[in-house]
Amino acid sequence: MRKPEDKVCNNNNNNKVKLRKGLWSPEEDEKLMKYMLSNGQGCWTDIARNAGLQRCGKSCRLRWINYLRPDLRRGAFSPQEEELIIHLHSILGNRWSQIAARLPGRTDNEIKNFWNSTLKKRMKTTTNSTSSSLNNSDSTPEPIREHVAGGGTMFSVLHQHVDIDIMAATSSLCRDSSSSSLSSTSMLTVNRFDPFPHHQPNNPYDMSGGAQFPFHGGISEGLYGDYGELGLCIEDSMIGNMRSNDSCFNNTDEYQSDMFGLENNAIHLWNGDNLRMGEWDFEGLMGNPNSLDFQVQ
DNA sequence: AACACATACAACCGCCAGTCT
DNA sequence: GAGACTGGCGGTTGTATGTGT
Repeated sequence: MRKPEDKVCNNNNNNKVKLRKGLWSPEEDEKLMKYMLSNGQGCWTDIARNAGLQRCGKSCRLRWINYLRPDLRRGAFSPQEEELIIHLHSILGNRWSQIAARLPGRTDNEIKNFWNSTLKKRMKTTTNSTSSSLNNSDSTPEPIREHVAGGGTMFSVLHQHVDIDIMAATSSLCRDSSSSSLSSTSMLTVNRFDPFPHHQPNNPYDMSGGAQFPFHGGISEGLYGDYGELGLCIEDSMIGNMRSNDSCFNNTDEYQSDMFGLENNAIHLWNGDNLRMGEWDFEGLMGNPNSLDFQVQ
């Protein structure tokens, strides 16, 4: 925090005005709050002047967004929020405003502070404790495989780390979803190599019966819909030559996300629009984890 | 009680992109 | 097209507060 300080600036009428800096007083807060509630948002320079504040517009904007806004949720972050922040940060990096947009009532500044002061240290501690046991310096993790029974057949579900292309895909979707004309119709296509010939009706990961997936909510609203997970599903008997594979799909409500990205080394699908899976070049993926070809239609 | 250190977080700074003149 | 202005963003600073010695 900074001590209040005055700075001489010109206002629009070329009059010298002392602009205050530093901590906001309760009186200043009240002035800004009253003005905003009765007049709404507009040009911040005008707001600062019309509200009778000796502050620059930028300072008023920050104070309103980070502190005075009525829809702000004050107080400590819940464990769910913490989890979501970590998850979103793994996808979006330091794009605090985008992370904040998915946490209703929270500001980018708040999340940034929370990350830098708390989560960063916690993650560091966790990483240190696990890295010693893993002893793995490779930045690209090995695919994680789990076994699932379905339709009387055992399947291996493969989760592969593909963060670079996920980021590209995510940013495409971000751009797309910010465009109101496209947000309701955009589709994600994942290229897939599909030699897996038979449909397994009881396999929760099997998507050969239909690749369409309805989503609820949308990122612009900051709502959290259902959860989709995309991995590779491989029949155990086919693992030997590593050529046979199928894309798999798991739709569960045990986890909530409106994002598309990584969690536990699996690909998570954006919940905002219908999603369609096309083809997935598995060999390419295995050879080069960064080669997944995502495109928004 | 006094001090040192750590933490939380409000606020500023500088940069960038978009818009206006 | 150039420059000024504005809003938005991420990085950083600096102080109030908490905690340990």
